[in-house]
Amino acid sequence: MQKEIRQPVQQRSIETKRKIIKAGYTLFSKNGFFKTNTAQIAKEAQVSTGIVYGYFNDKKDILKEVINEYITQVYDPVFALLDNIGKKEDVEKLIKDVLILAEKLHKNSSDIHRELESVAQSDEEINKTFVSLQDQVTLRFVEKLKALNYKNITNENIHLAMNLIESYVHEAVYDKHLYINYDKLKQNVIFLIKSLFI
Amino acid sequence: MQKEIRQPVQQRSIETKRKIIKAGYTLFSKNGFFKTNTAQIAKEAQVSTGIVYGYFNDKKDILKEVINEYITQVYDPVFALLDNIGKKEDVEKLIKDVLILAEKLHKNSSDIHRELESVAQSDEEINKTFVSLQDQVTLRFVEKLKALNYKNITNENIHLAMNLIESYVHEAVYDKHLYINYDKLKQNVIFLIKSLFI
Amino acid sequence: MQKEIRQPVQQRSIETKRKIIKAGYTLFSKNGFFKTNTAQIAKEAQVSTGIVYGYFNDKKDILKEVINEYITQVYDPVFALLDNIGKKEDVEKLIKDVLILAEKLHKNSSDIHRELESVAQSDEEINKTFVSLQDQVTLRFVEKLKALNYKNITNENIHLAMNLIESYVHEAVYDKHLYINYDKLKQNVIFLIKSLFI
Amino acid sequence: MQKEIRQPVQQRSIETKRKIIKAGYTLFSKNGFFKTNTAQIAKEAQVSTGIVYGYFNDKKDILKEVINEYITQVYDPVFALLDNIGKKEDVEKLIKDVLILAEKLHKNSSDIHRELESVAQSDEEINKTFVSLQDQVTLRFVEKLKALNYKNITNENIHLAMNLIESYVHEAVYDKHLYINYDKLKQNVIFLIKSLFI
DNA sequence: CATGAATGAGGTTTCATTCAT
DNA sequence: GATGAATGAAACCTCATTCAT
Repeated sequence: MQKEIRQPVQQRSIETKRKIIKAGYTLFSKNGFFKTNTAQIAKEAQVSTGIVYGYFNDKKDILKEVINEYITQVYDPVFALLDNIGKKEDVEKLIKDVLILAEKLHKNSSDIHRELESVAQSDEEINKTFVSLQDQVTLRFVEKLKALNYKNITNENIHLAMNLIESYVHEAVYDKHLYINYDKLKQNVIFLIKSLFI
Repeated sequence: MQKEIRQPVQQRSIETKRKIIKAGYTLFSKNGFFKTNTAQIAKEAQVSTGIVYGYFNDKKDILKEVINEYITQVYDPVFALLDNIGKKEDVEKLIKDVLILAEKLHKNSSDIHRELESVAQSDEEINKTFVSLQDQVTLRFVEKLKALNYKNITNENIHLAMNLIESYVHEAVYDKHLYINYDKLKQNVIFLIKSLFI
Repeated sequence: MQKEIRQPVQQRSIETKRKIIKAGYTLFSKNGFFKTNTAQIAKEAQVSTGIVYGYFNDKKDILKEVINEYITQVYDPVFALLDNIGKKEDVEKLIKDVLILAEKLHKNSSDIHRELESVAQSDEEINKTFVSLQDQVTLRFVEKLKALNYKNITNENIHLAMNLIESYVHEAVYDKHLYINYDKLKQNVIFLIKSLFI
Repeated sequence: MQKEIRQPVQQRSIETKRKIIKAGYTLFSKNGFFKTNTAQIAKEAQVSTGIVYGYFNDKKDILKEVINEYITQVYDPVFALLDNIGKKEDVEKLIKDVLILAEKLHKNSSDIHRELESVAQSDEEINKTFVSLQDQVTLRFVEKLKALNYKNITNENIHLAMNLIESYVHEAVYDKHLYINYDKLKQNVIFLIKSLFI
């Protein structure tokens, strides 16, 4: 007998559910999925432990919603940017726009990305969600840019361009390597991406 | 009172310790650190649960040794390659050599890399180990290639080149994205890296 | 990250905690601290093993509360008696009152006293609690009896008087030595204590 | 099938056994029986863990021998003193002799006494050994002093006298209570014991 | 709906004892 | 005899989930 999961319709219910997701988001980011327990989530969300199971089937279910939240925050703006590429513009301009957006998104979503990727490794379902999202972004970029008659638009090139952007953004946000000059890195990334498409 | 950790003296003992590390390596790779328990490790290593704690303080301690193992398997060959770059050779030849090695290493170490990176996120100590290793590789490449008078050798360029290689190898090994042609990807990576250094 | 210890708010909760302490009291008394495990405590308290750790950090923490319980049962009546010594009364009467109380307390608290003393030996913290309590009793007796103008009230005399009472009570309760006549012993103890204060 | 326990006949064997007993004595005194494990005993004795079971059936067996050791060190001198009370001497002289001996013995055997008493509580067999020893001392004192025509020699009086001596010695050795003046305490103990026998 | 107390399976860890060398 | 590695039962403890209120 499948347990009845509340589909929140009242305003208060919706907010409770959101508080839990937010708490999950925060704690999974900070401490990781496996090092976070439901009691901590409930406390962070300022609700009782019991009610968590009124809104979610299990802990993994919270994770899924956190992922949705993440997707909303990260991928939606990407797709929005994609949709707004109205006409063929200067390649460099486009690259810079993407870089600015990517950097902004990374700063906000900070640690959650890697944590989610990490959980994905041991969870086929979550892994598929992520791969599929990346696929979509790549392929939609390909489609869009081809439609706008950019040159050399291949799956492989777009894939590499995105990885390069990821390389820069990652460094810019985590600041792991002291010997990297981020402006230089950025210039080089732009240079390389331009090399791909010119 | 710190518990006594066996310093293996007998041959049998050394082998047991290796068996445990190997089992940890296998299971952490396959199922992830948090989904692996010590009983499973003991079983995989075909030893009793008790003896695991004769050689390791706790599960995380096994992880540390698994990391050492990983480092030996992955970074030692990289440093060896570095040392063997005898005189300035053709850039393309060098890139290809590195790609071949990287691909080979990735195939062997399969999933462990991502799992380790993932654990690293929630563990400062392990994270530092990894960042430090990456630093070493980057900086030693810089040093060596500068000494051999290659052009445009900067920290940023080497960092990007390594990320590009990682991009390719990752796809080649995990084969996540069906729409990627790996030969094409490889050619493009080589092209980009050459662009950096010519 | 210190684990959250339940601060009982519901009535049921308070009772559960009391049941666990009571179970600890019973089992520590009967079998000793080290021969009692948490599963036994949970079973005796008719609760699950898990909930024990909802109220206590660990087994030693239960012991501490058992000690508090013991103190309440044993020392509170002693302090009450002390407070009720209204005016200078006959020495012999006072001694007999104390003896009666001590005997009653010992019968109730049965084996726990020695077990607690025994654990105290290998645990500095618990040891300090006990020594401090004994100190308080001794010094408050000294203070009170001096105020009432009893003769020869010194720390040493009160200390010895208490030990003599302990000697008698201990025999009376444990009945270890078959060749001891408890009435005679009692008379001799009263005689000795009187010798001290006359 | 009862395991064969080595009856050491060679000198080296005897010494090994003694080393283990000594190690047990030391560690049981310091940390208690339950907080001492066999590995620690072996290490302290500078022998292998395996050989311990060549000389002892189990851990409790070591404890028994430690008790024997304790008895040898503590009770033998007491019985020797008893045997040496040649003719009726001054009561005060005798009390002082006993006090000096008791104090000396307590200083040497320090913590082991209480630890053994503590273990005795949860172990019937060991408890019996101890009670029996105390009985012997008490009754042999009674017998001897009666034979020498001391006055008022009853089981109860000797029992109390011994407890008083214990009271003093305990304080003198452990120095728990800062407000006790040990010389005064000693004088009072002597006074009380004399009161018993005059 | 909400609370937080309770459950119990399952994880981590210890250690008396045995065994291969 | 001696070593120290190995065993495995049993202890301690955690936490996702359920339940009484």
